[in-house]
Amino acid sequence: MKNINIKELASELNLSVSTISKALHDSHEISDKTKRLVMETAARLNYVPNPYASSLRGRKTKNIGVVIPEVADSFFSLAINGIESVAKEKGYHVLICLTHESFENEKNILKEFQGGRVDGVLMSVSGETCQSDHINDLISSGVPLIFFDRICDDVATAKITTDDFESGYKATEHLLQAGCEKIAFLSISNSLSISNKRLEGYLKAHTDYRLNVAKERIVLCTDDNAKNYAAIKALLQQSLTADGIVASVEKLTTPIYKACAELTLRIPQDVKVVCFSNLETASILNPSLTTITQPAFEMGNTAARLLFTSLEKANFDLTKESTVIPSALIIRNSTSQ
Amino acid sequence: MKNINIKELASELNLSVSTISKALHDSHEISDKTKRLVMETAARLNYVPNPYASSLRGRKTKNIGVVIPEVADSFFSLAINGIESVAKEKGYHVLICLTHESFENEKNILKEFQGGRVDGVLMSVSGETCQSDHINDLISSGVPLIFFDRICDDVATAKITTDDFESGYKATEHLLQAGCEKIAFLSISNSLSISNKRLEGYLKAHTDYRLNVAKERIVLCTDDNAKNYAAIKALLQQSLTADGIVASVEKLTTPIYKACAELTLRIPQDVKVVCFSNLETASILNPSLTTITQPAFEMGNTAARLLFTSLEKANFDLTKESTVIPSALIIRNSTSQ
DNA sequence: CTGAAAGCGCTAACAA
DNA sequence: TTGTTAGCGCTTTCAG
Repeated sequence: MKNINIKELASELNLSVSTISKALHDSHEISDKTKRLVMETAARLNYVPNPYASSLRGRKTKNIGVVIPEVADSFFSLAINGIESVAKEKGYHVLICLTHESFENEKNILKEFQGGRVDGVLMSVSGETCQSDHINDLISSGVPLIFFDRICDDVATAKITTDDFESGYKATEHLLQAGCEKIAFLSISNSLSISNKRLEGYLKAHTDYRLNVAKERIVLCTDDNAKNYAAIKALLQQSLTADGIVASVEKLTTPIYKACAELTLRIPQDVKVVCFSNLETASILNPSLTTITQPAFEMGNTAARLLFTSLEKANFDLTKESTVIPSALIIRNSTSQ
Repeated sequence: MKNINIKELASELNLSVSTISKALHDSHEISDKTKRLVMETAARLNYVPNPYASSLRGRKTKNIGVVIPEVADSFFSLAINGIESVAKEKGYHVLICLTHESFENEKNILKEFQGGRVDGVLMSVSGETCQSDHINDLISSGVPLIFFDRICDDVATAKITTDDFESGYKATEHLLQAGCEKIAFLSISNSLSISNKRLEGYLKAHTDYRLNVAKERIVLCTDDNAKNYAAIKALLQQSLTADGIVASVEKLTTPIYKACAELTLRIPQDVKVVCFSNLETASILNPSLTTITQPAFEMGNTAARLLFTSLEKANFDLTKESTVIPSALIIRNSTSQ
């Protein structure tokens, strides 16, 4: 059952190609009878139009690009669900591109997109990204791009974020109120908006509670989990130690728990832990984990919705459409009792 | 910085379009000098070819489709990593399509692919799929398709699986040896190959250990986590109860742990649990979870590699290329001590 | 070594 | 209401 094209369909029906095309698009200039005939025959012969042939004629590829650092992360996989749900509704497909936190990869991906592989892009920048020419280039080449979660401040487009500063503040305040005095902050990037804002919230909470922050307790983690594990162990062993940890990213959960087990530190008695995390298993960890849970699905969904309205309405101004959706602090046993 | 096309690039250099095209493809019939000139100008003017225009001329879209039930699952997100790593190496892009365990969705996606949106497909069938015409149609329309993990037996193509029967056997045997006598099996589909083979392993272990299986302890779970939770609770409460659980799919972990907590059943003293799971957090759960861990990355990677060789070599016979990669039983505290 | 021209599958202006 | 034709951006014969 070879796939048939519009020409073969036309000759099958002794109609012209353009009549077929119009009929398939339910054009008003085709009689109902012909439409029905065309539709039926198309179905019978299993005709499926080539989307890229139509895309050439100025129409759309019906593909959107999603550029993210990784998939094996609850936040991103839930965000993808949010994106996919609206893409499907709009008859679009989702091209997932992974940067693996590399700026180089990110640049290459966006460059490629300039050639017209996708109609629009949703993106969370890599941990290395601190420059935005590649993004501005893509946008000015006519491909709309919207950020979600991890943004670039100096790109003029819509940004769907969560309240990172407030969340960093809330997490830290929660630990302070639970009696911690030596709270560490685990960051994953010096350039990343989310990391910095969460850190600012952490710092502000300390200021408000008239507590000093020791620089040694602000630890930059990497993409390498073994190194992160070592860094966390070092943090918990060094002379200053720490009696509380705010981890700004989900994947640090396992190294933290393992480091504590290894050092026979009890959570929460010796160290209290709160993680930015969307892990479903947070509630069944040992002990259950206090989290800042981001509205991952909703963020992806909102970003995608916005992208489609900008694709549908010409001259829609994305600049004015940024949204902040709040995260929730969910208190569990890693910080209390 | 509007994106430039090959025509504009040609007129910029006072060369013909075909010369440009050949130069860009490093054709031997173009002088080195011209090639260099073209390359440089292309880079300077930020020329990026339109992949779909080339695809029209018989070449490839450089997109592959990945059809899976969901992304928010460690197995699938790790498998995507395995697929993406080879796609990237080959200059390909990955279109992720989610069936959400719906046969209807799956059919629509494959139908759409027949139009030429992708050059090849990697797929794990939905839990509802028990019929394979839609798959055979796609393949016979000329789009190669390879299964990974969840296969359809009656489709003649390569299948990258893990040793589901043996794993089901090993998991059950492990519980039997730990002293369980009333082991429940949580399935997710009656039609799914993996579910059935794991179940067969479970049954065979019982036969070999001369134990009867109570039908009530084989529970069909669904896509609905709330219902699963209720079903598991019912299972643990009913007169026959269960002193061991083999869960054939990762997402049942949380409902199992919660149901036990709710019923104040202790794991592993009252109920021992083993899950098919790639959760990174398995080791830090309360208690840590014994798992059958699948070679997710490797399965995706192998499937993708195979797809590309079939894309590269004409008449490559996928039928002869099925591979079974073994899973590992990782014993932790949910079944011992 | 370079260029002209046809055509991939489709859409859309323009004719009929 | 239907058909003819040009052309989207590119590759690829075939001529020069």
